[in-house]
Amino acid sequence: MTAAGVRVRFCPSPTGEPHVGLIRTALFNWAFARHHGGVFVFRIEDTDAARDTEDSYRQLLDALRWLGLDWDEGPDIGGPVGPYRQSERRGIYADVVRRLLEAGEAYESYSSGEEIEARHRAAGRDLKLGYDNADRELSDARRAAFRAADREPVVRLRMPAEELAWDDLVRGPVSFAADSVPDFVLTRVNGEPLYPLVNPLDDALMGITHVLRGEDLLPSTPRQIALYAALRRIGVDAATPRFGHLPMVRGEGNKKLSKRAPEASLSLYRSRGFLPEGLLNYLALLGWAIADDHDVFSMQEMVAAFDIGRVSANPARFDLTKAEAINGSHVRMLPVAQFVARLTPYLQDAGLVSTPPTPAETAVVDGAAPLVAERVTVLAEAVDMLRFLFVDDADFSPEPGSAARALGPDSGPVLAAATNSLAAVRTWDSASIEAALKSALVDGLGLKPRKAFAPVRVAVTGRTVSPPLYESMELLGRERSLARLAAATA
RNA sequence: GCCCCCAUCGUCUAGCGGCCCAGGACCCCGCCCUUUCAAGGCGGUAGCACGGGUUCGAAUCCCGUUGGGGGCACCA
Repeated sequence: MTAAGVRVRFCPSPTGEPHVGLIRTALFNWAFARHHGGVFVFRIEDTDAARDTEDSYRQLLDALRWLGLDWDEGPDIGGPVGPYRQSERRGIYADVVRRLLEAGEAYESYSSGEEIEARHRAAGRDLKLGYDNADRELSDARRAAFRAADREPVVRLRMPAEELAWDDLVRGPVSFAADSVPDFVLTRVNGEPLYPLVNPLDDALMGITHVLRGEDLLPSTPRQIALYAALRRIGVDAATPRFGHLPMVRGEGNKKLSKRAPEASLSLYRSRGFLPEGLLNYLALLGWAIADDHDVFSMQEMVAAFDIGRVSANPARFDLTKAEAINGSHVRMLPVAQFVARLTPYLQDAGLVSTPPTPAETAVVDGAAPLVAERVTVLAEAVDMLRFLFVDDADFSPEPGSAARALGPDSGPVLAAATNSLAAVRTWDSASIEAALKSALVDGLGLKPRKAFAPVRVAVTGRTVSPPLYESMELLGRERSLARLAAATA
């Protein structure tokens, strides 16, 4: 394929929340464009006024910006072949439909769904067969009769009686037998254009060279190929793009990850504190591998290596655990200052840190950040881990689960001994705290370290997994550490 | 029902005829490091759906079976 002149697009409809399947598609298109030095077009397919919302549109822009998937032409920045919202392109569609009709490539169809079904029933055919092309050769008289009876037609494309085939970028040769696809609807009775018309038409008008989309759209490809041919015949410059159908992203139970599934929602991952590069890295793994010996990489590396021909054709199951593991690797690759910058908004959302942070808060965050960065997979986890440093002692209480495990009856003597030794510490720093605790608990009580430190950890930090204990207590301060030990002993 | 797609460890994948009695990652299990939880390091368990071909040779090519998935709207 030619490196120059690559134009791909991401064209969601603004309905509902952005979901991970959609993002995976955006990512592959973006990576393909960037790899080839091509153009990434962002188009909004808002032809269904009943379902499209402005809110969803904003979320789409916001999602792509957050992820860093930048586009070269789009609804907000314009471009040479705009507008980029289909709701603003009505005139273009009307004109093309008129020409298709005049050329006989498309025709008016008056059959209602009930009538089509009735014909199938009468002929003993399967009811799910779809449209039977019955209105293809309506006489002028019949048409006039329908008009007279106040019937309005939809417009259908006349499908060619030939096999429709293409060489799929990810699947190789794919073909649909002649006559296996019925004439399909281009515009509604009220004249509104439909997806089967506007999606390929805009791809043609916008000079799209490669269409990378989900496998669920594979059955609509023969219709689009037929439409391209018809467009060319009526004089529209419509080079058929190459198609590549990306494997489905499945959810639990192997079904297509639907927009409605909660685990599909992008906002879920964002609020859990996934890093954009971590989420994107994981999503890239759903159908693509950068190498045979590692799978953590940056977007720069992905762009350099991406090859659509090496995308797998099998459906992939979204695995949250692995997504988190990959994200954790990216968290650990972050310089501390970056980690603090990414984490701070989450601490603010949780109400733990002011906006902007006070000097005291900044000091605590800076001190604690390197400690938690190496033990979390998502930022929300870091927030939970750091919470004990910011909540008032009066509002503090250990997590129930952790308390049950570590603050049982036999923890009393341990906490008491810890309290006594700590009270005597001269300078409150981690080294002194460590020395005091070890001498009191390990040497004094003869406890195994894991036994000895668990109750103290939970009493002070509220959790069994926390930043390193001594440093945590240093950050917390003597008074507050002691207060929590006392509260846990009582 | 019809059309189409897919088929390597539990999951995501590498493999595009000999380098593979199949490599990596997640998960799980050990060990090491740490007189703390994690993280990290090292090691381990686990897979080519089945049946026919083609070939000197098949995870890799072909056919079939089985299984899974997607689509069949005046949604996109």
